[in-house]
Amino acid sequence: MSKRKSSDSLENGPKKNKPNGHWSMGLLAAIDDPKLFIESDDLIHIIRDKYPKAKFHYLVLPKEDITSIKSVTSTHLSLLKHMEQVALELISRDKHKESTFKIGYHAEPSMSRLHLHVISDDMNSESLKTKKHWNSFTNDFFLKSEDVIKDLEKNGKIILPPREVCKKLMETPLKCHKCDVKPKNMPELKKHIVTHFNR
DNA sequence: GTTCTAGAAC
DNA sequence: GTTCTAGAAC
Repeated sequence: MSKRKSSDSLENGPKKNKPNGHWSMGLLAAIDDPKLFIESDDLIHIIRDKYPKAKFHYLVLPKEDITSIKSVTSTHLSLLKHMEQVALELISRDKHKESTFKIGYHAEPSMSRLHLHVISDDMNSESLKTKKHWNSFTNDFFLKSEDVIKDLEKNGKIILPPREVCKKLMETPLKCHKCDVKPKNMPELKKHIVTHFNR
């Protein structure tokens, strides 16, 4: 009998794949949206995140049909390095001179097609609304690109936190990413973080 | 991933 | 009474 198929088919269930119109396919549509598209090269696309969680929030996606970080293997190492280089070049541009950035992957992404988040660390955006939004960029749910690449080089695969750990990370009480303040809810957090970039 | 909204929290 | 969070969405 045949072995189990790829992790992709496990994620999507044994019976059906996600239809193209499903929300989890939204990034593929975003590439074709002139409002979001920025540029491409031979291997990747750069787009704006449709719901930016900071002043600047971009996504770098491979043209190759890689569903998510869960299906990345050593064979993709040079591609991941390229994606990181593209991200570094992007943040070096003049319009980003005043910002610092984080570059990385979500441990448990919701949207299909592997995507590298390139996000300024102000975290000041109307689209940032929930605890899950906050935690997904400010704790270990956010896997830094350099760490993912190191992992792949050292271990031959990416060590992803188990589902239960991801769940815990999402439920982590709110904490400022720049100091020890622990706001009691999202509105307070959003009021607090702006104090870090007033000068 | 977002939207909507019931009911918890205040 | 209003604000806020969290779970359903066929």
